[in-house]
Amino acid sequence: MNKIVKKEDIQFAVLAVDVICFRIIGKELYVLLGEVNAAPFYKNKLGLIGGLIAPEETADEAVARHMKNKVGVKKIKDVYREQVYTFSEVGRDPRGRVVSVAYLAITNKDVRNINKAAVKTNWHKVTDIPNLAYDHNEIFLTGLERLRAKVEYTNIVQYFLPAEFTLTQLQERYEIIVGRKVDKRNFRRKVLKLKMIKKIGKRLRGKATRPAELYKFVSKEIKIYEIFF
Amino acid sequence: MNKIVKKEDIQFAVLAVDVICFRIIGKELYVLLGEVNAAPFYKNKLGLIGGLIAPEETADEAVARHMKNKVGVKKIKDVYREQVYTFSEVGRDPRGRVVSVAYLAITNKDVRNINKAAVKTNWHKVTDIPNLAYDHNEIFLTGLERLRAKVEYTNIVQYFLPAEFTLTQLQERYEIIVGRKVDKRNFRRKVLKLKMIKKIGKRLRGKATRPAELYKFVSKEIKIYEIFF
DNA sequence: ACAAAAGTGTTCACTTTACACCCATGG
DNA sequence: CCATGGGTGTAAAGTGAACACTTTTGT
Repeated sequence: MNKIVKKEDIQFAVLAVDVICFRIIGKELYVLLGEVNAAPFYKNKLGLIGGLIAPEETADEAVARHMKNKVGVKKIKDVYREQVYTFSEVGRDPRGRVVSVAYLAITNKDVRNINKAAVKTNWHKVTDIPNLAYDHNEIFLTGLERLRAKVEYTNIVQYFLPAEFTLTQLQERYEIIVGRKVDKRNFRRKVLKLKMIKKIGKRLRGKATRPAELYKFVSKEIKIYEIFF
Repeated sequence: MNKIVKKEDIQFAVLAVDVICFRIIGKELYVLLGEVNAAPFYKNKLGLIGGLIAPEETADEAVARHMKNKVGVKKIKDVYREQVYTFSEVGRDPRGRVVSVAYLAITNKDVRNINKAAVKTNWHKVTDIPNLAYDHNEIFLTGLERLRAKVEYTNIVQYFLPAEFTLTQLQERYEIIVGRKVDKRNFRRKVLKLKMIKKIGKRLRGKATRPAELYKFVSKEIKIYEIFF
């Protein structure tokens, strides 16, 4: 009844992670892309940051490792990471069976290419993404969708901001991500009533304008808040 | 610079799927569990339904195949399925590295053990789950959490119901899943105003009571609805 | 006629939305 | 003193929550 199972019959796939890493620069949302070198299949193509999972690490650990090695992230704790979806289409990598666990990542630092990063990476506006290698356009969209959804009902937007920020900065980030303007007074009233953030009692001086109150997030953990608008 | 990479160095893991399959029987939510035979590690243990992913199939296809073969599901379209999370802890399976893609599934049929199913499976109340094999308690909880969340903001509850149902049946299912009673008038007003369901013009007769109007869901697709209560 | 479940409206409190002006500072 | 962005309140509409009685049927 039992067939003899050979190792190579069941260990046929390579495991990888792909990271959809977002950041806001100025007034726009950017995603981190890198050069893909997979000749002869992909030449001069861009793709998400990613890499293999090693035999003795979890997918989460693989994400942290590749963000350090390939992108040059120094403190991985500065980068928010969450698993999004696992892509297992048989032909998604032309070189062989690769199953990829996609992660959403967020940073407010320029993590590109510092610390002799091993791969050329750059920030690209999410409104202007070229054809990417593999199924990375699909993975990117899955990540963007998750980001937009979670900004509306959690405090995840905090990872786009420094620890201390003004209400205007917070609102700007929110608007950039969801892609729509909201009323200043209503926005402020809501985030304060939800106790998502609180005043720290310092103000941001230096501009030729009234100094803005600085705030911080009440919880560093991702929590449900029902922000909407 | 390039190390020689051997196949077995990167194809070290076995890929599997595990299915958290829910069903409502009477007034309670049940999950489908099966006997786990992985001596000497697990004996007389229960675990989620699952199995390996094959070299030429996606994770979704593996779920469909195992639900057919192991559980005896005839029409896989009757079973709602959605990917939940990928578990990649290094030691989660004592027999070796197994990475498992977990799926939430829902049915309103008794899919247990029909059609000479290959594995002994049974429905267990979610309030009374024993210690399961592997990390299946954690996977189960992840699935339950996803189910409860989605019942509150989508029309996913329809997969617990036949195509035609009464408002009382719908409300009962909703209450069982979220674990709390809601007001009958408010519930009815809301699902109707949301245009989630519509009257089909038939009534359910046969009981010594006023016959109930029958309804159907407007969309078979999972859609966002913001039900809450 | 009775038991059992179906069906139906209103009120009150709160939340959401829309909207415009004064304030504090640096140069 | 002026240009710039920061900060604030109110009214009207809509939504959420609480609550009890009448209707229709089968036996």
